[in-house]
Amino acid sequence: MFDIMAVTKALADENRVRILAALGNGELCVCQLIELIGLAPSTVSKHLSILRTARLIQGRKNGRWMYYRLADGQAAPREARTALVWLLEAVEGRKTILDDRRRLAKVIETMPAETCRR
Amino acid sequence: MFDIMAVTKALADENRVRILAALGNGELCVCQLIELIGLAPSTVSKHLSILRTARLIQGRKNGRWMYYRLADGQAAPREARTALVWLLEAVEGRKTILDDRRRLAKVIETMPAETCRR
DNA sequence: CAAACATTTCGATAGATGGCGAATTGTAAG
DNA sequence: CTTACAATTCGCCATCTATCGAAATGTTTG
Repeated sequence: MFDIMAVTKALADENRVRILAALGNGELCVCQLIELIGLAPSTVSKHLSILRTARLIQGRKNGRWMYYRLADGQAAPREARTALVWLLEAVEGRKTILDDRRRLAKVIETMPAETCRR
Repeated sequence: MFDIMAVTKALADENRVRILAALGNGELCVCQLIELIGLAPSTVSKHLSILRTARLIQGRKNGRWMYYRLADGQAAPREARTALVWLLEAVEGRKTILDDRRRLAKVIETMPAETCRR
């Protein structure tokens, strides 16, 4: 029971949903997510920690940068993966998500993964 | 966006998940849910109100009794119905839910819908 | 119409949660 | 090895939420 409540609680915050939707377009660096979401780094980090505990995302460290993506088959239990499928379909086309997608394109443009790496 | 967050927030409480799982077995009277969940009537009523606002359940009044069931095709938006499908599959087999199912059988036995109606 | 009863609404309260800034950690570059 | 910097952890505060009991609502029955 506990694991499923971790998933539902993780989905119960709009900023976390925005993060998941953004990661639906591919892996992102924490600094890019901070820029996109517009909250303090510590807050975004906390959200990522909650999403990771729920096994909805997974992280990969490269130097001093941390990259997150949606948890794939290996890393996520079935319920987490199906929850992601549901969520991404449910939010598709919503204003907030469309706005984020547009803004994310700009963010990636001004601070691409290569910038982080340099 | 708002409607989807109403759904995810509604699912982010264990007692509401228990209620939904119980309703997965069919329509129930509020008094039966109160007995099953073991919280104060006012609290259960509040939970039901939240679930209804999220369009996950629908109610039907009969005399002074109120019967709730999972929202069907007409009453629920697509995202709510798919969320229910996800949830019911995800919680299937969990200890809390199995315990509830067993206890629900007893509750229905001692206070069947007919008792309410009499 | 009065009493009984199922349910909901209201008001209060304790605990959970989201947010921030400061301090910490770990890595890369000077 | 010291500085710079990305990210996380920590401590604090404001707000939200789950819960209860009391009061209100609506319906049935005497």
